[in-house]
Amino acid sequence: MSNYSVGQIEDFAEIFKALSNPNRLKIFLSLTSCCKPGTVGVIDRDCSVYIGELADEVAVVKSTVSHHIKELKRVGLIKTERQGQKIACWVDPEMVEALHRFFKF
Amino acid sequence: MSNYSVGQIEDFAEIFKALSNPNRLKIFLSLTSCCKPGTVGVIDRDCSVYIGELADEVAVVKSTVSHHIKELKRVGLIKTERQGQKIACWVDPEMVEALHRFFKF
DNA sequence: ACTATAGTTCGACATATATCGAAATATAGT
DNA sequence: ACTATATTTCGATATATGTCGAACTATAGT
Repeated sequence: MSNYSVGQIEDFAEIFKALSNPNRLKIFLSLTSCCKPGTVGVIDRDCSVYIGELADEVAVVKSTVSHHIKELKRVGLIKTERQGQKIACWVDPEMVEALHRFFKF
Repeated sequence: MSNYSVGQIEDFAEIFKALSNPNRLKIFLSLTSCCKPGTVGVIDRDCSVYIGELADEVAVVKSTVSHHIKELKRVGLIKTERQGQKIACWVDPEMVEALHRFFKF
């Protein structure tokens, strides 16, 4: 059927679910937009955005952004780290690479 | 924020929603698995699967597969064509290409 | 200790989804 | 016309989701 196991297919389905909400997708793109080409594979925590900024950009309440961030994190698309009062968020380049390969035929 | 318009982001979100159900993703992969590398860009209707076969592969009832096919078609991921009693389904290689580019950073 | 700022958790609500089985429609062969 | 096969539509049901606002927690600065 394909070279992915049932478990892997379910994992990818979860990832696509995380990207299936327009606001969550905007958040994801907002985070990827600060990862320039060539930085794939390099964990670059300087290249990160705070939750409050995301709420402004996407125009939803902070509690909703928090919920979305949790979901993106749960499926492994992003990483977070507390920096003082704020939480820095950035995408995991390896996940993006995996998705890139997923659609390579 | 990113080089995609709000409309485009919403379209991609719809596509990811279509792929967010494990059974629908299995159907999609089942259809892509018969598109060998090099056939991208070529509309190859010989390379297609019927709905009854998909129901067997994915192990859900045919009415459910029909519903999933409709959804995959609605977002443009697949194409269908009646061939006698049966409906042939195949993926649109351009959509796969677009998704491949989406995750290119 | 107090205050301001940032983020999280909770409860509530409305809306969407996946699935099934039964009934309906379409096509092909006799 | 009848029958068998393939697919679609419909109705029902259970479950999941996105969003908000209010209350709560965490951190930093004074």
